[in-house]
Amino acid sequence: MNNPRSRRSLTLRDVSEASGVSEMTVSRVLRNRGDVSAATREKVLTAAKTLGYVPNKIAGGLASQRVNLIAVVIPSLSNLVFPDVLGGVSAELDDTGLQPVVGVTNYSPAREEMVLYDMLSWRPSGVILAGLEHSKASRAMLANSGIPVIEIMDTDGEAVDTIVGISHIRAGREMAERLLAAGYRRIGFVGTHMPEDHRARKRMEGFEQGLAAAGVQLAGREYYQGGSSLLKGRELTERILTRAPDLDFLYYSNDMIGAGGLLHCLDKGYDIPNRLGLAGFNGVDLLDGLPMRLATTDARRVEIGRRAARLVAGKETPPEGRVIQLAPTFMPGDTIR
Amino acid sequence: MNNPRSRRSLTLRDVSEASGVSEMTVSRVLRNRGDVSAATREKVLTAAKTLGYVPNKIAGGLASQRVNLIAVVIPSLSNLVFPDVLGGVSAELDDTGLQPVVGVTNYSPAREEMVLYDMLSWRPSGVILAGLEHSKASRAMLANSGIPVIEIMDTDGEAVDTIVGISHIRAGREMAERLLAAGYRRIGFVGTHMPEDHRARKRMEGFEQGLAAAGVQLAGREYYQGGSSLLKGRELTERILTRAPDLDFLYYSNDMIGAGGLLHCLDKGYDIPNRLGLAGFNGVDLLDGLPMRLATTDARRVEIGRRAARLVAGKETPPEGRVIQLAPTFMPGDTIR
DNA sequence: GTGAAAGCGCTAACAT
DNA sequence: ATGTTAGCGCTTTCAC
Repeated sequence: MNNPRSRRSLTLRDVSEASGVSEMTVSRVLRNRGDVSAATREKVLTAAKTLGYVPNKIAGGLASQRVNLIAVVIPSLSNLVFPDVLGGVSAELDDTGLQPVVGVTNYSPAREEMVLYDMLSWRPSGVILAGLEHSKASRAMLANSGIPVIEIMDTDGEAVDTIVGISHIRAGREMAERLLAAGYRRIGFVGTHMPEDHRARKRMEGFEQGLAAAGVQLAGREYYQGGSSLLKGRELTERILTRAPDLDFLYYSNDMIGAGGLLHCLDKGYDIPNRLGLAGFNGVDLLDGLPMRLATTDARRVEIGRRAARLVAGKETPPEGRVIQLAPTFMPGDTIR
Repeated sequence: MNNPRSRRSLTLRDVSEASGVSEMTVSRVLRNRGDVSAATREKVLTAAKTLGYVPNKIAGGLASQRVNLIAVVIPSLSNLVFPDVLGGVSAELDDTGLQPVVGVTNYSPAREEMVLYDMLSWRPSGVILAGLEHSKASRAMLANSGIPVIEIMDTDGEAVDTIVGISHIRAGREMAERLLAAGYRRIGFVGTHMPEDHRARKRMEGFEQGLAAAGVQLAGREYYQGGSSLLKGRELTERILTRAPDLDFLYYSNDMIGAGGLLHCLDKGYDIPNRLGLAGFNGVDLLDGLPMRLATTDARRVEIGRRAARLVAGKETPPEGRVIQLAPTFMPGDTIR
């Protein structure tokens, strides 16, 4: 096979000449637009296939002023939660002719701004992006873009256009209420130390509010940086329990470190959930199969992706107030008594 | 804020008029191309920023016949391994002005064909795609595309252009040799039943070859469908050990089900690694922190992504033979004696 | 049912 | 250092 880097790509004109049909009609056939006789249709299709013609969407997009792309902007791919959201988006976009294009920000507003600028320069038909906190420039770009903008995951804040998500403040508060009702009183929190992870921050705030309403204060905190893993969960748990051995509950900012904590506690022989209760956040089912099921809150990831896609595709119209609020769902597991 | 869906987007011409500078010079400033005086530069930048101008890459791409996109085509995002590959690609592309665009095939050749067609219609500067098995039409498209095509993950097969990966046959064979050397003889295999997961298939083939070379045959097999989770690992392990209680080793097609198997065996009180040895594949560190570390093979995911990106970006030239073969790395863990 | 002409918003190439 | 012209490969629009 000869080096492919030489040839120039084929154009509509090539197909037109090979089939003896005008460029315009070729274009119609290839897009299934307008009436074309079965005979010419056949000729065109054959010619296109024989030559190996691949349409040029750059030219098509410029001419039609429409591009079938949806920009999806998320903080991370290694987080386990975003692939789920993407799955929902992708499933719902499948029959619309729209295609998701993913950009990753690494939780950096500056990077988000760059990614948005870059994506908007392709003139997509819509934007789905995680979170409500954006730089001023990012908000301006989005507001000026003239396309639907769906902010997802989080409902605690101001919309640019339309929001689909859950209230993380509420998720945190409800978890606090659950564990207080179960009689736990010496509560610790283990979470990520990322000022830019606003959802984790809001859960923590809601959690503290919930405790405060019952006159309870956090009795311990442990923060970490970087990604989440079972190992990190173990280390943090060991540390917080060393510093505050009388804790009777640990609330983790996600299931992965929560599961690590659970393993550590089982190793050390803690009586769970009686001596010590545990809970995480997200509701990832990858981790079902651990010795106990960690209590958690389902963040409704797939459904958030689906609804956002439906909105951006125009399958569904935004409600009054432009906020679709889903309910975070408590999943008891075995680690709360 | 008024509904943004009305306004038409700004053009170079708008910036030109607002700044009193020709479109061409505006274009030069915005792309940092050619000499522009500091004064006009300033004027243009101010005007662009004030107006909120976002360049139109559709038009730019058509005019320049160059697009700074790299198509990255992978089977799945929920597999844990592909985010790592993407991380490598993305890191290495960061300073090149090239941007990865991800397409997902769900292990379906038909879908791969559609995704490729779609991506190629954007005339990207290069393609990185997982695996060597493609439909005839896909291979033709790639060969005709005129751009660099890097096939990744797997080196056991024919290249379209250039390959970066490991030999999964070798990975399987080496694992067989390790465990035979450790004295295991009653070997079982637990794997996915996806005819289209060619890499898993090749590992299994290499594994059986390695066993056969010592006159050993697989003493049990268990297949599953769908995604991998700890729970599925437990179930499969229970099943295979019920049917063949005398097995002394289990080789899993990935770390996630392997870890589930490990948990099951620990629950049941198996003496690991003496009575029963276990190994997985991939080398994911998310699972460090389990009671024992599962033996596995590091598939060199991040490095594969990096090298592929270097090739496609022209930072590195393909070797003679056009195959970059990395060595799968055995990681002993605690589950092989 | 089919075709011809104009133009989408940029940049390459060539002035000046 | 800046401007002018032509044209990238399609689709829109209008004509037949």
